[in-house]
Amino acid sequence: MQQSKTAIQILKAAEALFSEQGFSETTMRQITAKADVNLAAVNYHFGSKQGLIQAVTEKYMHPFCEYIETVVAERLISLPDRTVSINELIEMVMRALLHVRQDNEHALSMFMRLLDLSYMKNQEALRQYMVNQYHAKLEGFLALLRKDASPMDSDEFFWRLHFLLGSMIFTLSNYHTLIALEQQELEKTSEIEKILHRMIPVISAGFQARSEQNYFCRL
Amino acid sequence: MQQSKTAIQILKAAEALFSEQGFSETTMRQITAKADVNLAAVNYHFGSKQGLIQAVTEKYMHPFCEYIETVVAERLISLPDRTVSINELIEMVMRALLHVRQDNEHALSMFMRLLDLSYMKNQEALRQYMVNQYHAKLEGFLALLRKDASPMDSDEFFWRLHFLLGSMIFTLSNYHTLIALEQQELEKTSEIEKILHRMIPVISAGFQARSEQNYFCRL
Amino acid sequence: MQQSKTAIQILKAAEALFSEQGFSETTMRQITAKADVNLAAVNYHFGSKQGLIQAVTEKYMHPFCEYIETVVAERLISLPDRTVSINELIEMVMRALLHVRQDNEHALSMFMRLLDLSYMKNQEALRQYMVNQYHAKLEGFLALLRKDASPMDSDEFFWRLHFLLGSMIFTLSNYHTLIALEQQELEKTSEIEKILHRMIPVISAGFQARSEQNYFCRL
Amino acid sequence: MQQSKTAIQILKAAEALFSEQGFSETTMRQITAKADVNLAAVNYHFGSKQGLIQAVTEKYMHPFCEYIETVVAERLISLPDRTVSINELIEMVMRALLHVRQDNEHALSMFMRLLDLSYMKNQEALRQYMVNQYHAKLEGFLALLRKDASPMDSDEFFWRLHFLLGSMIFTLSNYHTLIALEQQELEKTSEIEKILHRMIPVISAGFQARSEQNYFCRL
DNA sequence: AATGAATGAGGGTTCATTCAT
DNA sequence: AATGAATGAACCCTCATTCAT
Repeated sequence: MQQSKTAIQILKAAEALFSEQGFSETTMRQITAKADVNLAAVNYHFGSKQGLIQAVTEKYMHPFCEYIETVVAERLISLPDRTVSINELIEMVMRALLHVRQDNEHALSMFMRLLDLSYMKNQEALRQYMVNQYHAKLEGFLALLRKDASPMDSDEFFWRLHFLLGSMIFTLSNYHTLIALEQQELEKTSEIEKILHRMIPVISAGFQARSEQNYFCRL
Repeated sequence: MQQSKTAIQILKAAEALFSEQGFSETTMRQITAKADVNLAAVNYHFGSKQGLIQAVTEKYMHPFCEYIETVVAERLISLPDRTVSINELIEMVMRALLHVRQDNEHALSMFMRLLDLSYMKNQEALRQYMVNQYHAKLEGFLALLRKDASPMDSDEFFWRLHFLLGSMIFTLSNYHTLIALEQQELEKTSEIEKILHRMIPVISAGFQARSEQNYFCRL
Repeated sequence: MQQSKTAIQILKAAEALFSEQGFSETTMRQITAKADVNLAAVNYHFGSKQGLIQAVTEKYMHPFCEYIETVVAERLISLPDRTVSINELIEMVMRALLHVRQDNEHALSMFMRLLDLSYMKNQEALRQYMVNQYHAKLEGFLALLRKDASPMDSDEFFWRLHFLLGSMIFTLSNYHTLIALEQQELEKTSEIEKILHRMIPVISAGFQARSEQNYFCRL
Repeated sequence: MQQSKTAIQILKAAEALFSEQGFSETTMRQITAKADVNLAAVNYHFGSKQGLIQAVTEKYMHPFCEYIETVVAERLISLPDRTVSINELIEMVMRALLHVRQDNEHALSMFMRLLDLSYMKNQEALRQYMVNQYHAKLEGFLALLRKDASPMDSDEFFWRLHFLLGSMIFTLSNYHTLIALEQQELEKTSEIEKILHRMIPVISAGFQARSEQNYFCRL
């Protein structure tokens, strides 16, 4: 087997804890206690805490980007003449997220928390690493998105992309808290599929909104 | 004076550091070093690190909520018969943000990072505190928002609210990083006012988007 | 007071342990336990274990070199015409050693262990630091020693210097063990003054020995 | 073959590392990595790290003592009437050192570092082991040395022996550093044979030096 | 004969906090 | 009102060693 049972237990425990508490708030002792393995096992299998974080990064970033790249390529080959709508593109992302999630309920929160971390000011190294590693695979997707958003300036596109990325990152990284709040306030529980689906029209509309002018006299 | 010079220096230093690094990544030593005060001063003036965080919470939450409450009340009195559009409501929020920002460039990032923190699973105490303290002042605003979004189910409203809250929290808490990225990619720098303004149509459109049906057969 | 009581206790405990066990074999926990202070006190007062080692380095190297420099200068002023014999020079060193020892029975062992450490292959940083810091003060002494050893080649001088430095470093850094051995074998105990005195003719004779020729046909 | 290929690789790697870094500074991981064998191999072949150290001890101590014992015996048989000069005795030691060195450039440094270790205060077990194991073989040699040094007191002999042992141990255990220093300062490199030869007159003269009297009034 | 996996003990360091002044 | 000194707890990591195969 490629990964030992212990390594898998560690990953599983780490993902759950990272998902709920974030990375730096999660200690090696918590991870190894939850995984029911020796404290030194993390360093044995992953070299360091940072190595563990990188392992989970790759575990989710790789298939996510791979999925996006593949699906974009397939779409362009099968229907080369038809334009790709924003809705279609966003659906691709949602399907990619479901794809990396597989059967691990903490996968998406942790994945999103990782993206969140990468935008921290003092995490330039992580940011650069992710750009180097994965930017190429996402280029095709971004180009299509940019094309659909053509009437927009580059800076408008930049900010809208991050507004909507923020929606995803915030709601999915805090998924468990929000589910609990929803339960408490509305006595209702949404499955993650439903949440992702709800995001589609909101993000799509946000992207296509007509930008306002003359903001200086407004605010 | 109500607050000693030392306390003010601490607050200023803490806000900058919290804004850039987050709360738990910021140490008392960093804060007191930057503020050029004694290490024990934070505990002396604020009781604990948590006390300091609570102090900055109140410093920004209070005027923010006060502003929203006031402006909503004024609007309802002056034009009681006219409905309040979503755009108008969102603009209120943006003006409230500019109002709490005042002259402190780190204020908004830190404020948003605080909201972010309050959605962490293990921060129920903070969450509860904020609800108890400020929910009443925001009730009027939320009622207006809910009214405009009337054709929506309660759960749809809940999630959209958080999608769009996520946009705000993510982009504003990582404001400095995003500015740097924009500078690097586009050789352009947006002032915070412009960013807030850009958010208005995106959030507004997101709120008003027509929700899709039959999602199960789509994803 | 310049150094707090705790810092002094730490230094005293550290010197004893370093003297008996060497530096890397001595743990912070041993030091703080012996000094009866908190584990974190070393880092508070000296920054790190390395900082503590540097502190003891300076505590002994500084007065030692200062002493040598002063005594050499005085000697040259008071009797400028008389040559300085090797015996006299070596006696200066021995007196300098007694001077740094003062009332601390571990001082000399530790001092010598430090010199020993500085010749380790992977301690180039320490070596360079000591050269930069103290070479100037010892230059005068070395010049006099070199002058007396004039019929020698530079490389012969280099090696003899280290042969005799080795005598000092080995016997003084292992002082306590050797005393114990002497006691055990001969039922006799030498005070450190006597040992230093014994070294004088041996080192002196070693320095002045007539070097052999034609070693290739001998060994 | 008596020793497996793996065991030989381990010994070779360990000797190099022990020679350069000392024993406790050298880790099992460093050894097994350099030897390109499994981490557990050391414990498998030598029982423990201490067992490995004991193995290299015996590898060098045994032939060294054997050599000395043999050569002393041969000398006494072939020329029973002629006294053995100190110079001759010291040359024996040097030839014994060259004999154990064979073709391994790290052998002598490591051997000397071992002797150094055995004088550490907390290494009484090692010290006792070496005395038990090898004292008998060196008795003859020491007796001859003692006879030549007859006008000396026993304690004087004890200390001079260690002064000169210190010369050897220090210069040979730090052989690589000293070679580098010589190269750097004098642009010259001495082979080990030359260094050993240089030691002969120095040690010899040290042993035969006339001891000084009345030291109390001098220092 | 040999090894990948795993472990318990202990390493130095850093944290927020408290105490005595 | 303020601070230098000191602390207990916890941090990540590395060590030599052992176990199951």
